[in-house]
Amino acid sequence: MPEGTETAALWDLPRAGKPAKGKPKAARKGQQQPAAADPIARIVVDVQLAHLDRTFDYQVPEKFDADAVPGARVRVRFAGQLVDGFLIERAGTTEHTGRLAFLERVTSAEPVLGPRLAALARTVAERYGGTLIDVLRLAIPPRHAKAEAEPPRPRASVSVAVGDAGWARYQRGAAFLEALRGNRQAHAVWQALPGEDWPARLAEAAVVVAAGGRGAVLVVPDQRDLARVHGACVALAGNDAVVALSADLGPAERYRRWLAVSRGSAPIVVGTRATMFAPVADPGLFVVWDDGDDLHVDPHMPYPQVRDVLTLRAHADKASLVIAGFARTAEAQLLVESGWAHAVVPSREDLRKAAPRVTPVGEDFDVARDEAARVARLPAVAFEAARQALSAEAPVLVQVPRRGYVPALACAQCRTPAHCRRCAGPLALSDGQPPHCRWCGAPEGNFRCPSCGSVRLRAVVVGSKRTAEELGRAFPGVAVRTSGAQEVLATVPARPALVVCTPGAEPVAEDGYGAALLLDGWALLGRQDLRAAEETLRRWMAAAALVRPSSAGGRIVVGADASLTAVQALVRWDPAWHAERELAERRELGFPPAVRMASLEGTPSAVAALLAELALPPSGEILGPVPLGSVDDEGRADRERALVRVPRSDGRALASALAAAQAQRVARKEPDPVRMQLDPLELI
DNA sequence: ATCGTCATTTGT
DNA sequence: CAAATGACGATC
Repeated sequence: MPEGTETAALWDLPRAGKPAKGKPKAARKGQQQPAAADPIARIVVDVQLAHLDRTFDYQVPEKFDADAVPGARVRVRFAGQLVDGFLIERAGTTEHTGRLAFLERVTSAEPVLGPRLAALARTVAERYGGTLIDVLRLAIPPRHAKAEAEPPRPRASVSVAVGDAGWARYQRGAAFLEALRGNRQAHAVWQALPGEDWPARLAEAAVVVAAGGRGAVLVVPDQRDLARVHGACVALAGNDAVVALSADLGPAERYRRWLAVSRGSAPIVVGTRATMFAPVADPGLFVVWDDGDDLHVDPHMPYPQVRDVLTLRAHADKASLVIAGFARTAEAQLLVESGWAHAVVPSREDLRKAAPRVTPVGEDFDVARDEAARVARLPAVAFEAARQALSAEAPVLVQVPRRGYVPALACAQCRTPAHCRRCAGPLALSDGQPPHCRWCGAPEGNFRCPSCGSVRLRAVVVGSKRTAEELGRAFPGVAVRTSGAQEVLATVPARPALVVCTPGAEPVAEDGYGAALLLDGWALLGRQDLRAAEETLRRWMAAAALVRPSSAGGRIVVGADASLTAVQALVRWDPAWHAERELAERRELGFPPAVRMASLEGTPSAVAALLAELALPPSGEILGPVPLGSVDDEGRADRERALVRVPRSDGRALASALAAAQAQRVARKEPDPVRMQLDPLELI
């Protein structure tokens, strides 16, 4: 027996019952040999602290030399604790002057954080003023050892010919598909025709790109859309070439599929928002369907938005991008107006053929004569449209508002939402005080409506809901189905039925709906939100696109005044026109996407401290802070919110200034966190 | 959490 | 004036 071993064993003996720490560690340390080549590993550590958002150098022990590859998950001792991390790169030298610790272990040699994903995560972190590790938590699913150990899926390729027919109905549609086929970069804002089989069109685009040897990433808002797009892709490309990713798969299956993408087994990836980071090999196409849907914003720090992230990726990877939907967001409009993207839109003639007929019904409608319909306060036109559709053996879609909208102030005469004169934020009423701005807090003593000149304000009362039962009574003997938060239906058969649903939960009807009653206009438009009009039109169009064309009797009855811009856009089916107006208005008022805004939320002292710390570019402007929630006698609240805005050209400067200010606060261990979000969807 | 640094207090 | 204590900040 070698003497050294004997000695060590005796030496360890008295400590056998205790955890192996202290002296034995020192002895082990002496035995650790660094790897011969590139003995340094740069590691991002998984800690929440913003000021530690950089790499730390460690030594790679000889025994981990083979496993310690870039992208591997590791475990390291960091400030006395064992923490997880990712190995970013191996290097020969270090800048660090102190002693370097060794890697504790390599959790997995699977290179889950490849150079492309690492660069993307860094870019996204910088875009939102967040940290790399926060983005990585969203981008890389938790490891599942068993799934990782399974033999990899065979590499699938796609070799199917796809025609241009489906896209030829759109201006620049065929050209767009040809560009994809020729592996040329193309950026499109696609407005789908009502009734369009849009999952099939998106699948065609993906398959064309995959057949050219590059990858495609398609992101949709929810499970139902995912199922449709996945089905369409599988139908064209076959099961092996397509991977569907979503958060509710369960850890093993989720990681298994994500690994299949990461290992390059399948060229086409479809999924919900986390899929925006899917590390598909050599990506040639990124697609987002219905980019205005708020599901496209990840609710975790730093709150990345799918359209924005895919735009960054398309840029970095020289890939094509499709921003698609029935409607158009102001952000998409900005990409069109700046020339970065082409609008791929139907001709007026095709639109006329495909769109249903839209009838607006304002406040002073004729209530249906029918007794039960009168009880439900159903307009006569709506009653008639539904009755006709039902007698044509078709289902009828009824869109009703969701509960819980925030009351807003609007002009008492024309219902235009009331805006602050100083910063154009929404006006609100809290008990006893004169109307004031929810953003900058400025009181509004003598309101005068810019549209009609009225000086009276009224609270828009929202939140009630017509029940399915009430409608059912108006149409005795007709089946009533509901689809909403509780249970979302994917499809309904081509039979007479009333399908009552909340926005976003509309089932697809087999042969299209005969009619749709959009009864939630007052609730949607009355919302105290910058995006109320855009959002309303988006939801209306999503529902109306499921209705048969007017030539087949399709009717829409929308419960809102015909003079409203959103209603006109629906009647004319012109979302581009609406987006143009919307963007122009936001330019005028200084709202995103014309500017870049950040919201800062926290205790009054924390928000004040962060603002004091903030090295804003000279163009920067601070609105507020204003109290959030309930206010005491002296106008103080537990939480406040401030908005910061800069011109778009200073967006990076804003994000980095915010990140720096946050990092300083965290480094000083200031207790109250400030929630920070860039270009938040809700600017209430 | 833990370690090192630096300033301050304490003991001679 | 050295040693002990404690606050603070970086964390490889």
